[in-house]
Amino acid sequence: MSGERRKRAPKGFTDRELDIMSVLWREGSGTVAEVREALGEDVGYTTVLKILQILEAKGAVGHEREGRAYRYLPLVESERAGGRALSRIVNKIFHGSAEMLLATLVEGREFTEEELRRMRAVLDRVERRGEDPK
Amino acid sequence: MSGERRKRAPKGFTDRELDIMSVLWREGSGTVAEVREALGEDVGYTTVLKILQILEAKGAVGHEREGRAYRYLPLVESERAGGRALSRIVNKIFHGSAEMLLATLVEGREFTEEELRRMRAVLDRVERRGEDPK
DNA sequence: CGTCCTTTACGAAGATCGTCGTTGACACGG
DNA sequence: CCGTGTCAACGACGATCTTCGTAAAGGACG
Repeated sequence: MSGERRKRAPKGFTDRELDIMSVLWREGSGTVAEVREALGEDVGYTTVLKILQILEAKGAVGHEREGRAYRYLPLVESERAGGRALSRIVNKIFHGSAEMLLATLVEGREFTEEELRRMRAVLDRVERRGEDPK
Repeated sequence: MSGERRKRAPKGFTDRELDIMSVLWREGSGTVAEVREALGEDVGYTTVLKILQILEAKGAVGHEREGRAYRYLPLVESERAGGRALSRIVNKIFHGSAEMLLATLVEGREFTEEELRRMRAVLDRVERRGEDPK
């Protein structure tokens, strides 16, 4: 068959990779120095660069030139990565029960009235979606 | 002080470890052969044994004799492991927003009326907990 | 008793991860 | 033109993960 490229990203992120993706998702983009800064500078410059290069090889980020430096941008959306991570957890740890996951999520955490209202709204939306549409 | 046991489990589980913990949580316990069976037997017997020994070294499982074999039992609860994994995800991917996590969780997934009712009940419980109690 | 079978124990091979040191490219200020 | 500082590229090292091969222990059974 054609020498097609390996299918991308069935894989999740490692700890460090996730740290860095988190910065890019939050800030929108970043140079190596900016990412390192956001990380608190407790990792070496070359380490951050290396992980960004690995992420680029995985197809998770891209880069464009900016002056002498590269500006890295996330290519996978956080919702997508989050969905995969959640699927994994709900299946492996909560045996497919979204309710158990939700119960554990809210355990030992404080919520404002507003947050609860919006979470309820999320459930309302999915309910409406499920009912006979139209 | 006393030869206290190593502080347990600041660390999460790797992929394979999670596969195996998942079996133990679901079944309650298992011998090496049982766990391997549940995994579909696509991994070697010694591999399963090895991972169980690693998990035991980490304090995540224990074992007791049963005939000639060992029966392994989970020592950490799935809720505990799940809570840690969820914290990580909500912080790193959803920037602390439980609502966004919930929205992603229910995205592209079907729910019965019953499941939705129970998820709402979870939110009701947390709300009542927050209000002036008694 | 001797041979299988099941099971645990040991340890090594190969892969991946996270860390960095070093190098070389390049631009800017004098 | 030279020195200095910023930056990407490369490769190495040690740790951990995952997978087994192999050995040893102990019971089952003819």
